[in-house]
Amino acid sequence: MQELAVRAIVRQSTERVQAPCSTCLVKDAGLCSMLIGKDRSNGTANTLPLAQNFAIAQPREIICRAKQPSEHFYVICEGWAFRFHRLQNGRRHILSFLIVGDVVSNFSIFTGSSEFATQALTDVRFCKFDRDQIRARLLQKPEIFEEWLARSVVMLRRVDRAGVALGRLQAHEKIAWLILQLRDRLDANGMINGDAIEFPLRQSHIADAMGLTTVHVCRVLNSLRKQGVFAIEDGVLRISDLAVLRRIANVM
Amino acid sequence: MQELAVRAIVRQSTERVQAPCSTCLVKDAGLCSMLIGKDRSNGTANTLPLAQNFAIAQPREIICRAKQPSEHFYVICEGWAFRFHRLQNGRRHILSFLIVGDVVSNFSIFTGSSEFATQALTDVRFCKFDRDQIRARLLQKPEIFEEWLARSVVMLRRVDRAGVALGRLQAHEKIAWLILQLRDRLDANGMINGDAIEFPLRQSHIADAMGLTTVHVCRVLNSLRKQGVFAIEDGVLRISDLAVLRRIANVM
DNA sequence: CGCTCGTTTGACTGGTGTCAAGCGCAGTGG
DNA sequence: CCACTGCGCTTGACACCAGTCAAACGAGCG
Repeated sequence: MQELAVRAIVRQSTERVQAPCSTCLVKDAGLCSMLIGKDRSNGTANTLPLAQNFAIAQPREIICRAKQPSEHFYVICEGWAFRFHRLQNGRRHILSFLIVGDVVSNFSIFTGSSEFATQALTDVRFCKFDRDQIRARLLQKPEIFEEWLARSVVMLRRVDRAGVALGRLQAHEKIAWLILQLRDRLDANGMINGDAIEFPLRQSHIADAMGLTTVHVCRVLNSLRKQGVFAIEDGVLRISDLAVLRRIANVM
Repeated sequence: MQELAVRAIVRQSTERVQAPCSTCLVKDAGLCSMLIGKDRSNGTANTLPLAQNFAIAQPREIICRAKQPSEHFYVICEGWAFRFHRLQNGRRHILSFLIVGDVVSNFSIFTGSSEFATQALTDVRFCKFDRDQIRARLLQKPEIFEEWLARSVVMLRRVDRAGVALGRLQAHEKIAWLILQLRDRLDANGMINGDAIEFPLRQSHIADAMGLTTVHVCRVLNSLRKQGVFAIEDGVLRISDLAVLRRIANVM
């Protein structure tokens, strides 16, 4: 346990030296570019780049606890995470997955805490901004506010759609829908090159996100693989027939 | 069909004459009080009450279509409505229910349209504000922005929780959860007097909201009634044992 | 080597869905 | 006044999707 903490600190400081954003996949899209001084050229006191503070989380590490006040605002720079809720009977429900460029809790800028916890799925590198600074910047600069708003809308729509999937799809449709949704998000970030897609979800994550059991997820995945739709192996997703995948998922 | 339209117009104009907000249950809470000039006393050009435009929808009438641009922003004054999505195979999923004081699509102020349609469940009286006016007011007055934000947060949390319920609860827990959630929202508006609660949902609405079939909802409702938890009859909900209801729903 | 973790498979169970029929009620039209 | 219709609720018989339980396997790791 202590060993993990030490390693995290070491890697954290390493990353900080390397000016991580320069190689970021989404540095020109979204909030970050607006916050960290892409427009430094015409900078005034109001548009100084915000202070960044990088950190790394190990797999299974809690990045943000439920209902705990925090002065930070997190953006995922690298890796996967997920928001989840643990029920009283021990069951888990995964509310959503977060990938590069995603914000850990959009509204926490204003509420100061988030309703549900966020956990790292892989090694996650993320950027902490100061909550108060961000809020001030958001309210000062309309284009940043718009960007934040657009993200909130996308987020809400995503959660709504997940509700439809949970409520009215069959197991194989649910799984196809989840895979497709994640594929399209990765694609939008330019994170798909060739047919092998890095895909760190375990069957238990798929199960907990779509309201199924791991045993049944296993059966359905095998069936879909045998049908030649897609296959997940060793953390790699290969979609053999995107059209069929879309057809299965697009009952919605 | 024409008859319906005529009746709607008649009632609409009637209501307009009656200065409807004076009797509103939630006039002192939420957005409305800030928008329609409770603070007219110290009013400047910026704080003039916004133009209101009342309308009535019949049961089953679509209040707001999916993905259709609108210059309006709706607040429910009276009655029940719901957001829903119709799948390709004809199935319906109900995303959320709207009651007095609820806003039809919180983000439509900025996006100009909403992803999903909203339909009247009962006779619904609602207030249309002008989208551009509201947006301007929101950005000018921090306390209105805060209020709007608080609603957005509540809304998002509600959708998230619905996801947990859909994903990880059993049928009887789902139904108990829905009933309890609605009860608590009505209660927060002071709309519960005595043990008979007006409750216009049909079994099909419960089914479509919680991902079940009407047949199974019927069975579960009867079982819960026989257990003495609650009963729905003729549009009236009677909760006989609130503690047990909470216990069933609070697996979450 | 033994441990844990994730996957896989089989046998069996059970919670929900499906199908079908009947009931009561309100509206509608002859 | 009476059929006729549509809608929502109820019930029973049955089917099936997905859950449960259990065991085995391989990979990684101390």
